[in-house]
Amino acid sequence: MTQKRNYWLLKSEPSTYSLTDLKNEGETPWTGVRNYQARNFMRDSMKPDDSILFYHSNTSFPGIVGVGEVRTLGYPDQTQFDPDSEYFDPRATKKQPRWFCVMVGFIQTFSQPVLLKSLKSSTTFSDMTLTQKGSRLSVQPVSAEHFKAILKLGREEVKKVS
DNA sequence: GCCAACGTTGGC
DNA sequence: GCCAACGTTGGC
Repeated sequence: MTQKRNYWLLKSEPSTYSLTDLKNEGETPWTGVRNYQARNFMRDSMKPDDSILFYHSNTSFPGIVGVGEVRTLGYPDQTQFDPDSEYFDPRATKKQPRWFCVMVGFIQTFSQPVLLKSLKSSTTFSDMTLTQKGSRLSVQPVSAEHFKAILKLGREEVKKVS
């Protein structure tokens, strides 16, 4: 059975790791996620060629700033085994890893960010996980419809103020 | 297994 | 910096 491409949204604080950082590096292992629901998505559902919306949280203008892609299946997050890492988890063993990550690649930066404020003000996105009150899941699925609509918004020409 | 206490997320 | 919402921990 051929699997359909999935769409995801990843949150990151730009002061910690921004889309520009990803652009400069080309790709990065999405480590440090310590939430079971988010882990399950990476471990069980993400696959190469899935598309990613890159979201900047905890910043002056929270919003989706660009696009990435999933480059690998889920695999154990190595930071859980590293006592020097802030993400070290003493309960994890190599035989029974507790946390997983995927490799994430850079695709593009939007010509204009799609701000959370805009998404919240549009009925099109009222059923999106991101716009729900109190939603703080850092790895979340996105519908194909929402993904396409956001691409369109992000790729719009920036209107000139004349 | 319940649930209070605690720690974290993230918008504002 | 505040604090509401949420997730996790651990005593019982």
